[in-house]
Amino acid sequence: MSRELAKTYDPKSVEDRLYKFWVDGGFFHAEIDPEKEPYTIVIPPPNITGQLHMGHALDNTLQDILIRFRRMQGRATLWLPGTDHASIATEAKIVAAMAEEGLKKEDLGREKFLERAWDWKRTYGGRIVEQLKKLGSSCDWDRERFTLDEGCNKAVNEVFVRLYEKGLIYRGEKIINWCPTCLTSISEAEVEYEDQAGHFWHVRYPFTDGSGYMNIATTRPETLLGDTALAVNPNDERYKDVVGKTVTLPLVNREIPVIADDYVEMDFGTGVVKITPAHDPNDFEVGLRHNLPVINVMTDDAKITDEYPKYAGMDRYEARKAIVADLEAEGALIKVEDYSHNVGACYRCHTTVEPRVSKQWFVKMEPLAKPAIKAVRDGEVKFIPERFDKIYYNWMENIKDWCISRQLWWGHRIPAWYCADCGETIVAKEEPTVCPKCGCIHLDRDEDTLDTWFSSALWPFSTLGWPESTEDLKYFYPTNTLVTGYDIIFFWVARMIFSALEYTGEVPFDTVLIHGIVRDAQGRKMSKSLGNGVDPLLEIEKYGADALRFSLATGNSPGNDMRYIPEKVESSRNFANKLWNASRFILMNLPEDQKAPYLPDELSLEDKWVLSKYNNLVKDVTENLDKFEIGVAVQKLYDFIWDIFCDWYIELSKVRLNSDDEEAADTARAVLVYVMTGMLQLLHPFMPFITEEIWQSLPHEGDSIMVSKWPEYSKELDFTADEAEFERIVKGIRAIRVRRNEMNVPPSRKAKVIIESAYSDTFETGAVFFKRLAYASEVEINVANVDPSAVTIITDDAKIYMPLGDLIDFEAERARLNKEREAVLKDIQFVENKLNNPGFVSKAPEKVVAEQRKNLEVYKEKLSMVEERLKALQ
RNA sequence: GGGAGCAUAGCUCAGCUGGGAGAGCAUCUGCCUUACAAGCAGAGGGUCAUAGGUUCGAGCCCUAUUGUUCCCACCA
Repeated sequence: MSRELAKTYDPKSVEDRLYKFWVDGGFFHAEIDPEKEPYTIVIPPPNITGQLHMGHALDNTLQDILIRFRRMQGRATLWLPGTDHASIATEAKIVAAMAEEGLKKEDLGREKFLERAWDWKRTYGGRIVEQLKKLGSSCDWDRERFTLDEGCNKAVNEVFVRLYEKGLIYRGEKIINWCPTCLTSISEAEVEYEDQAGHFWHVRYPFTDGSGYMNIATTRPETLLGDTALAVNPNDERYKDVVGKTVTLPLVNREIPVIADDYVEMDFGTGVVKITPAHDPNDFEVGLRHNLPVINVMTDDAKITDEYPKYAGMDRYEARKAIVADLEAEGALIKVEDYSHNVGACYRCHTTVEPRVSKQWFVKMEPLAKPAIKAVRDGEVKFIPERFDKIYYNWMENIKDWCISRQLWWGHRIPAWYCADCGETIVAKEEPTVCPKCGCIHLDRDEDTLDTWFSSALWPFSTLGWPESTEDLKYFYPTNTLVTGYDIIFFWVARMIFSALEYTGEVPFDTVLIHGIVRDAQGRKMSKSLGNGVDPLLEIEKYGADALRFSLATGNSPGNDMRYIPEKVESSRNFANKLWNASRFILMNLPEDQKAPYLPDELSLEDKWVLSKYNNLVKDVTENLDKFEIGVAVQKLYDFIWDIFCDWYIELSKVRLNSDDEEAADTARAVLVYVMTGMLQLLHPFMPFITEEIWQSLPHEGDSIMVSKWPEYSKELDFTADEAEFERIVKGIRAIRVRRNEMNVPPSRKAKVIIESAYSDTFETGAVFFKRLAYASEVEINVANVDPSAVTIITDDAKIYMPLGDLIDFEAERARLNKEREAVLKDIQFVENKLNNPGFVSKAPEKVVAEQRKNLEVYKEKLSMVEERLKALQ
């Protein structure tokens, strides 16, 4: 590869090429290797209907960081990708497309419809996968799966049959949440409750015997058609005598009883509730307790049935208006109040759900939830951050049976058959040919499919081959880390945990890394309706995938939402460019035959300084990543690379690179390459493309940085003392810069620098750096008879003079020194207060006390220098 | 009704198991110093929401309050 690099980093010319290089090289592919420890992540499969949004970008960036980190550490790393068939969303898309052609599902029939759906999947299902690749995701594409593929279907059937045989799956007539738009049942978890402004209609129901009225208040007058009772609280004195009487339902003229049930709150509304078992979950329960008839008054799409000719065909809201009007006309409407209440909506289409009684399949949850709770309590599965434990417990402990059947065609069809003759239900993995009970051959398969989440719940093991005991399953399962947003803990994470425990006997993963959602710059949720979504692909186009990834990782802390701020991506882009230019500098100075990175024998003080800091960086970043502190790791990398390496070390290295001492220059080059290479490796998980591109240009061993060995903290690089020593020089240079800036001395105006210090050797070594980085014309150390008109700079360990005769203002100089004296005195006071506090000295750790003693010494030394100088200026 | 998160520089956010408050952006000053103006060298700017408490010591731990966001819950 050429050593000539362009002046600014151009992601577009790099990313696709490198991604192909990685795929072709097989670097993403996971191999079973008994010598290695596996590390597995299964992707939260994005919907095939989806387009990559910022949530995906964040989720997958985090996963890729972890995967690349572990891969470089030498683990046998598998990131298993795939997509979700998303039954409701996909079916809705196809139905909508058909509607444009004037077609309905029924026109096509099941088979043709599914053909169309698969066609659609083949056309658009790969879109999001391609988008994941743009982000740099290092998934093992050889193992890509789909929640509706054959293997997943096998797993689904296996599970269904097993649970059925155990009595944990049953079919029953219960009240469920029905979406009148999607035309299917949905589970509790799929209902989103929101406050809606509505009304409280007060209606009177006359006693059948003509002895007066019962006044009720309702938010849903249209369900009156299906009322089968009125209920009061058994302890309500007001209504003691009416229990057992009957009332006549207005408009319908049906006679219904007044019953007593604890469910009714005495002090709410009128204390009388109309009971509509067919259209309210609570009323349904009451109905069961009192053997009330269940009268369904609505069709699939929430229109009034033909049973009520006057309202037949009206939708819920039209019917509501008509019924209210009729009640009013009849004189049964007492009053109308404004009232805001919680209404459930379908999480997919946001239509208000209609509770409905129907025959559905359910999973009995309690026996499954128990071990799942225990697994988290026992720490077998850990949530990061921990606080999500509570949310998980709360949900699991109050969980209701899971309605799993959907009145859709796109999905895993329920493996149940019904005998046309004897009515026997047969649940089997393979299609039965005869009824085991009566032997007839008329078997009809259940028309319904399963909740998408039923197959997602099996994802961590179905994708590895379960129920077969495959090599992959044995090696890569249980997986390690699951990375996902807190918004799908209930839908997915919880269900994976209980499913895995039930079917594989093991937890599906040991750690769940939870992240927040990506909001817009104003902190609003990104949404289609608001139109405030930021398209990650456009951002990649504009700034590069690395910049996007880096800014998503920056400042990200587990479980917390983050805002997407364009300036942040820009600064990440700038950071990438900074790194790029640092590499240009190194390459520019490298001879053609430079060896692969190595550590030279003879190191200079500044080499040890940078190596020591680098060594600590390696330790920190590794530890941070081990603890999933990704945002912290990113910050440390940024600081080291920009500040320590670029702004300091590269500048320091120029002294030797520009000198005649070839040996010294070689050492500098070697250290530059060594640290640069290590930095690139540490940064690689965050910015895979640019690090690979630079790494390939630098002398290197191996085929790709992504399979190079992750740097490790090394005793050999522990130069703590040398680091501290060189820090004196850094401090001196900084102090001079500050002073010159204060005095507005332009860089072109060089000045002699005289240093007075106990560390004369150090400053002797540092002289060249003062010349280069502190605009010194020459440097003298510990000389006598300093020109009293020189500007003085006092650091913790040195007194520095700069003869800038014509620029100095003695008055100002004295004032400044006095200010400095005040400051040091304050410091001394502060430390002395501490050290004079017996509580501090006796109770604080020795290390802390010693540190303060040391500080006191340094301050006192500084004070004496300041005072000495003040005296000289008198 | 129950529970959780957040409140730190003008803005967006870090701050790991308590030891003299940090970054990026923005602002101001000076620099085209041959890796980089997407840059370099500096500066200013914070009663860490409020009030108590624990501690030798609190941004960090405890209690209460205020504001804000979210989750859960059948109040018709």
